[in-house]
Amino acid sequence: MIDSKNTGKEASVDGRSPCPVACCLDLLGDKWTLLVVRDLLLGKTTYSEFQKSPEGIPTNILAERLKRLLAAGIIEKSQYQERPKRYAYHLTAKGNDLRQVLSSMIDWGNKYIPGTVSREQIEAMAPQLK
Amino acid sequence: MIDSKNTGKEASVDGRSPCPVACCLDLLGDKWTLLVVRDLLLGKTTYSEFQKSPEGIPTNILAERLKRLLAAGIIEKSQYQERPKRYAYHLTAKGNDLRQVLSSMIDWGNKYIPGTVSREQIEAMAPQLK
DNA sequence: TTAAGTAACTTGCAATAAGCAAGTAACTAG
DNA sequence: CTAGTTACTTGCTTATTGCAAGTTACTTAA
Repeated sequence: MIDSKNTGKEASVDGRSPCPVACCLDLLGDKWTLLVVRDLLLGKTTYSEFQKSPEGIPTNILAERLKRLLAAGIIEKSQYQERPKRYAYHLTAKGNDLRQVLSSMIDWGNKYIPGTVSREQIEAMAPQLK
Repeated sequence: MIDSKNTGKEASVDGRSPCPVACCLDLLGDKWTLLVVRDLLLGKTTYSEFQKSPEGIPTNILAERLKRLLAAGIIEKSQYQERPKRYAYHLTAKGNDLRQVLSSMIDWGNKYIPGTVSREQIEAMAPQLK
């Protein structure tokens, strides 16, 4: 594992308030971060795979979000190949537990936004989600 | 009910992709929107109550978010008093169903961000959350 | 051996959004 | 008639996004 910058300092309330929702949003409250987590849950692991997602995340935003997720201990980065150097990102246990947040968003989206891809279709494509 | 601007047009996929998560984030993916939903779930109903929350939402942002939530059919606005005119905001069924999203954020926050106020404490303050 | 291609980024800059302070309208209470 | 409250709006500065282009380090095909 590289780039982990583990200083021994745990994440804790340092944001706007001690509310767990506010703290979540300080970390994840934007249009892109949870889409990267979604891609990781779907089994994607590399920078270029994240870039290929249909939403089209800008490359500088992707790089910055990966750094933030790394710093927050939600993902880890590993080199899986020397010459040429290639990197894989994976969710930590902390990141994996965001599954429930994403899951409830899928249910809400399916229920209230017509035309969204259904949980069943998603799970058919990515059985590891279940 | 006022200000509903119900044009008969339903919310549907019009954003970045047909992914329910991406659609959720198009609507709710920022640092403030879900905090307003949280306050509504906690029983707050007026503009000034939202403003008094510890995170300190800027007044122009609050006004804009309320308009967005209204337009999305997540909340509704009603006048509960004539002279002086006073308004109350409430969650619709669509808004109420965001409860599960918030709930999973509470659990994740409690588990991974030390110092956040616990679900038990929150439920003790606001029993209607359960 | 060289030109084109891929992966994983970084840099520069214009456009959009956030954050802050102040102002406004319509009242009420003293 | 002065101060206070509620529910906002307006103006302006600063921060964040989004887009395009550039970079480094390699590989593969001609």
